[in-house]
Formats: sequence, structure tokens, C-alpha cells
Amino acid sequence: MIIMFSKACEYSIKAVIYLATRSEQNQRARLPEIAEAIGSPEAFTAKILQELARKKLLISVKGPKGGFELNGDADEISLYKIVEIMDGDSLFHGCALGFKKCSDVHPCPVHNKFKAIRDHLTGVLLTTSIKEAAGTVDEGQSFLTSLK
Amino acid sequence: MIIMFSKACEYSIKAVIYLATRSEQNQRARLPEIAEAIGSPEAFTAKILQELARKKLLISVKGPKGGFELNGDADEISLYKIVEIMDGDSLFHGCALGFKKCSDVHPCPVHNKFKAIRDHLTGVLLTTSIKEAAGTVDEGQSFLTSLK
DNA sequence: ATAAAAAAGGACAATTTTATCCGAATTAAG
DNA sequence: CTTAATTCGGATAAAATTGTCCTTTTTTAT
Repeated sequence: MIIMFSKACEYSIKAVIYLATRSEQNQRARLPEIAEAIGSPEAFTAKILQELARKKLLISVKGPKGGFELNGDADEISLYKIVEIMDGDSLFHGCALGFKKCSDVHPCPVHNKFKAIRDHLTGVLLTTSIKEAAGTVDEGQSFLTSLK
Repeated sequence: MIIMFSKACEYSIKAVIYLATRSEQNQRARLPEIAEAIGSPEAFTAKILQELARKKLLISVKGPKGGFELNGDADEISLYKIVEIMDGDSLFHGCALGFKKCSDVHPCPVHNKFKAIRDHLTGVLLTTSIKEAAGTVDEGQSFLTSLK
């Protein structure tokens, strides 16, 4: 199976976008609500939100009225940041054929063509903010759960 | 961890390119030689070559002087074909956020931006033949194993 | 203070992917 | 026909990812 992002990363992106759709009201959201909103397994999502809080992308608050909220402005959080936290930078700098060292001086057979694809992907992730993504959800132009 | 291709697919691509570098001599290569040439675990590579032979991308011959060879011309085998066989078409048609159904009428928040990336990737894989990739290896411009 | 509500954290289970091993089947060559 | 060289196929193991469960800790509200 080919994957572009891990499940953990997919859920992270969706969770952070969801929080951004509610941050105009500066509202926290609790785990069950988040998991429901993005259609993810609750216990697994808990681990992920924990990790995002540890990495300072979210703020977590325990106790009644607690929950999770964005740490900072939605327009200053890029998709790149989330992917980097959850999956590392191998998607941006790794080799398509798995070379430990793939470079212009010792390239794999698809090095140049995939460099262009990686740059394209990296550019999209760097320039897409959570605010932008959340905007399309707010306007009903996109969704956080799939049809069945 | 983010991956673009599975290990099985990485090894497949490298193995097929290796066979193409030897096909001018119309030579078969045996498993140990292939695994050595591409730096892959031999037993796992055996399973992969088996699968490629089952799917008619390779021809396998048992017994003394046996081995594997390309089934058809190297310039008529695209990277796309190999990826499709080994990893299915989810990289080409799947949703970056894992939606079962992600479409223009019910898109995920990154649908359009990732459609462009997928199209870019699909184009590269469709238009890159094994012959072309093997050519760069033959000319010493690219390699099938990484430096350490 | 106490009780209730939430996240934190550890242990564990399930699934998928990657990898190994070995005997069986097939084929070529003498 | 026999032997040796190969791939084939099944069983199994190891590792990574995904997922669950339960107890502890922290915090709010009464």
C-alpha cells in the first residue's frame, strides 16, 4: 500500500483544521468531540493530540471545561509544520527509492524527476495555512469527514 | 513515517531497472545477482520477483541457466505499471487525508492542491520508461545502490 | 474539602509490512 | 535417468503502525 501520510498525520491535520474552525469563538474542544468531528478512533486520537500538545502546536487543558485549542494563530500554522512533527521530513528530503544518501553527485535513477515532485509538495504544504484550510470548511466548500 | 512507495515497490522498481540494464545482452539474471545489484534482502526480493512474474511484467525460468528477464521491451514498461502492480492505484487516486470518497462534490480540505500534486506524480510515472531510467544507469549518471 | 471532568500515560492487542527459512517443483545438462 | 541449479510456495518471525483499555494526575465547580 502506498501512503503519502501516516494515519497519525492524517488525523493530526484534520484535528488541527477542526480546532481552527472553532477558534473564532476561541473555544476549546474536547477529545470525544474532536474524534467525532473528524471520524477518527478516539483513543488513538488522544495519543495524537497529546503529541501535538507536547510539540507546542496545541494547548491542552485538563479538568472540567478543559480540552484542546490551537497554540497561536491559525494563519501561522502551516500544513508543513504538522507533517514535520508527525512524520518527520523524509517526505520532503527522502529518496523515492529509499537511498540513505541520494544527491546530485550520486543520484538514484529517478532523482531529478522526483525532486520536482517533492518541491511541488513541499511548496503546497509550506504555503497552505490551517486558517486557509479551515476557511474552506467554514464555507461549506470542503469537509472533515468522507461520505461512505 | 511518511513513505511514497512501499519497500516492495522500491525494490521492484530497482530490480526491473537492473534487468533492463542487462537486456541489451538479452541476459537473464538470477535472484542472488539481482538482490546484490540493488542492495535488497534476497528472500524478500524473491517474493517480489515472483509477484512481478505472476503479473507478466517479468518472465521467470526455473532450473540451471534460469532466472528472471523482462517480459517485453524496456521502453514499453513505465514506472506507473510497476507501482500499480505493487502498490495499487491509491497513490494516483487516493485522498491525502484518507477519505474513502474524496471528489469535487465532497472534497477534503486539501483536495484541489493535492490533485495537482497527484497529477504531477502520475505524469512522471506514466512518461518515465524503464528504458529511460536504465539508460542513466548505463551511462553512469545514476545508480541502483546508495552510498552508505 | 470533595466530587466530577477532563487529559496523561502505561500496558497491551491487532494489523500490516517487511523479512527469513526450508522443502517442493521444475528444468537443463551430462 | 540422474544430478544440480533454480524458482515456487508455505510457514513463520520481526518490526512498525494502528488501535484499545485502564489507572493516574490535574483542574474546575460546588
